[in-house]
Amino acid sequence: MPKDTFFNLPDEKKQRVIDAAIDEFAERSYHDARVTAIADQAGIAKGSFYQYFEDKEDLFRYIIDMIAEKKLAYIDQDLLENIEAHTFFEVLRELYASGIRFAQEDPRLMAIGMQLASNQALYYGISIDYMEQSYEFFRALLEKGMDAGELDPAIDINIASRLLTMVGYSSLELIFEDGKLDQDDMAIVDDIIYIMKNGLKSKAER
Amino acid sequence: MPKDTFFNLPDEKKQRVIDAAIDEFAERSYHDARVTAIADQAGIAKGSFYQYFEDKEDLFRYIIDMIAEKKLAYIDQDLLENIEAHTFFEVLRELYASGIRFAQEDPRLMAIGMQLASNQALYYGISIDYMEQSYEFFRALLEKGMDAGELDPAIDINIASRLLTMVGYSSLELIFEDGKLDQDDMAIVDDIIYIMKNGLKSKAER
Amino acid sequence: MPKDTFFNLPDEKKQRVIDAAIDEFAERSYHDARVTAIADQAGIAKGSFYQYFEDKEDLFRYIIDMIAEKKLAYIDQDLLENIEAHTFFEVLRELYASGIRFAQEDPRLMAIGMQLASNQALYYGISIDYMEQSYEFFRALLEKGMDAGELDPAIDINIASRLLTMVGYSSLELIFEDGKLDQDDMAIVDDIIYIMKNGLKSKAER
Amino acid sequence: MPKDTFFNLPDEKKQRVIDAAIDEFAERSYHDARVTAIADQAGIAKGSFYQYFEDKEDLFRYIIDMIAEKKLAYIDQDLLENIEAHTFFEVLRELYASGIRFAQEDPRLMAIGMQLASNQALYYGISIDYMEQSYEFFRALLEKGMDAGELDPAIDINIASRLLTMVGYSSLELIFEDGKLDQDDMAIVDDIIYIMKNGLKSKAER
DNA sequence: TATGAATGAGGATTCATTCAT
DNA sequence: CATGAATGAATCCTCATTCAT
Repeated sequence: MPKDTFFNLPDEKKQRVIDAAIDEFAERSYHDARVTAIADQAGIAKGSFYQYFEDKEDLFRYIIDMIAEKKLAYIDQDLLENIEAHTFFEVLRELYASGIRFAQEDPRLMAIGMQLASNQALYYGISIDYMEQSYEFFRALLEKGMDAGELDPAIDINIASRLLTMVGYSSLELIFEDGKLDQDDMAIVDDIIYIMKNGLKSKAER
Repeated sequence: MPKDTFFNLPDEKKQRVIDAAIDEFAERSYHDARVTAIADQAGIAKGSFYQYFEDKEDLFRYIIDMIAEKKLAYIDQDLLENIEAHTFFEVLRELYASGIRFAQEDPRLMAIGMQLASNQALYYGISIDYMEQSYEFFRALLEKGMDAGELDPAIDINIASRLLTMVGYSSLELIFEDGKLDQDDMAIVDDIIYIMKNGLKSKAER
Repeated sequence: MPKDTFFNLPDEKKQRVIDAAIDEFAERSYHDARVTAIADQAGIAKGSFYQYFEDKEDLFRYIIDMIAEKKLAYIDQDLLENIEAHTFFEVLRELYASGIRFAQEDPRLMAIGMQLASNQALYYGISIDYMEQSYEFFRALLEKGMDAGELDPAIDINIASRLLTMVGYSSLELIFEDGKLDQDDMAIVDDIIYIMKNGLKSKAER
Repeated sequence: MPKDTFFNLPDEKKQRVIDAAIDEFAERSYHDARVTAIADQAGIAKGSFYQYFEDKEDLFRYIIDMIAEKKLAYIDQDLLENIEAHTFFEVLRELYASGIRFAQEDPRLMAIGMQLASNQALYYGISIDYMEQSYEFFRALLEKGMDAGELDPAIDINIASRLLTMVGYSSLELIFEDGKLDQDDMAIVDDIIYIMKNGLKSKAER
């Protein structure tokens, strides 16, 4: 947790520090990121850094938290609040879509998230928490969908919740990889949703 | 490419170096991995390391190549050779299953592979190649499945090939995360395959 | 260019660093000189070195510049300012003499300069600049001497300017070689000047 | 002194080693030159190197000796043998000219010689010897010239002999610096001789 | 005699963190 | 609180030389 000194900072300065940190962590892995570079870019003294944060990890966790929070905010809040008014697949589409909007708005944040998502070994405990949250969310969603008769009851909800989490991340990677195309991104989501929805099997075989 | 001196080493010693490298790279990120630790654990002089490898990256690439090769070897070769004799989903199941067998055999290798899978920024060019190979493989498989009438022609093959690659990785992560359970791993794969196969939609809605 | 941290250092400490560097560079070639030895002798931490200088080369260039500047300072400034009031040979004598005074004052500086003078291959760009400056100076001096009718018009000024530069260096080497004799040094200069004088002066004046 | 094993080598192999050494020493300073590079380029095993030479310095001294010998050979032998049949300045011109022919034939050798000439500090003892030889030669020449009445008796022979040595080197540097022009090189020598001639010759002859 | 693997001392550089002002 | 100099552990890599085969 950042120290009070950090939270007492004028907003503008606080923002400078956050921005610098995001830039650095987006470009280099956690271990490779340099406190010096962050302090420099933020225009603060290296010593001040340690007046604001316990150490590098402290800042890193804070940034991760921020990202998680920001990502949540990208989800259509109306839909979230009236979640029962929507079908499972409507919600799923919005979740994936929000991920994409988020990534497009600030690709740096996604780059950091991506790093986390994979380097579990490295960030044990940090990333796990967020994953877990996502699982929970999907689990609840799946249960609701199942209760509503929208989903195949034979599906293992534990597995499916994890799969949906991963597929969500994968969509982001797909879009990121395709360069920075913004035009067809939602089309990609829809293609993925289509597959997840209808399965791969040909209609004839169903 | 490791130097000839490395390949000329007695197998036992060569193996010690490889093992030490795998241990180190599995535990720490590429940047964080220490040549010294590898040399020490392998029981060779630091100087010898550089007689065997150009530099740290040289060794890393070699290990990555080794992993890729080893992973391929885990796929049922009979099935690969008589690929036309099997349905799309049979092949898909074997592919995912082989990934799991591989990961179970030596989780360290998977940890390294995982690292690669995500740190695209860092390993541009290394990881991309392997991804691309996987895409190509799945693309061909999907085309064949489509021609055979097994798959929904409405599916976008480009997207699906990437999705299947990602889902394959995800399965591994799922299993890895669940600890080292070996008992139910194939059950997880089957659950995933089931979802991918039939989709999430309830039969009633089809 | 050394960093500000260096220039902000207390004079005493700054001097310790400079002295240590001069000692090391005078004793060993640039490549052979050790940052560690310099830091140790200066009584600073190895890390501090890099807070003061970009790298070893940065310090080296700084020292070279310092030497060049110091060498200039040894030339009689009155003479330089009223250069027209003196004959070509008076100026030449002062130039050579100043070189000698400089070398006597701190033979380490000369040793470093010498190194530069020859290892053109290594220090391309560093040394060339200083040579060029010297050429220019002598060229101007020769032109003035020629206009004044002091010099033989048959002399090739380009060649002569270079020759005088080299002979200047040679004088230094002569003196250096003779051990550290200070008594007869000016006599040596005069002997050399005597030879160069007859060689350069106009027939009319012979 | 190289070991007998070296001298017993087939000429072709011996030559390969010498060539490789010359290449390396011409390109890098003594300390920076790498035994490995020499062995590699010569196509011999690194271990063999130490079967031929005591150590790096042993080879270096040998190469230096070779260069000195070769340089001597470039001087017109007829002229050397009938030295009394020529004037001082004829001999001087030939000496400088031979230096240039030598440098043009194999600039690598000159590069190495140059290195020696200046880094006296570094190569104390090695270079001094050769210098001394040159002084002796010039001293004898000057004495003869003086006896013959060709030279100004007021000249200090010690100084002049050193000056002539240095000027000889300087000529080479001048030519080397001017790029690799071969056309006008002798013109440069003549320009220099012209200056030195007037400087040295007896008043009677002016 | 030839070989080339093995060695390890040594060197430059980076960076998180501390601390005195 | 802010500052930024000081520190030193840690890391990669080079290379002359030795030595067993």
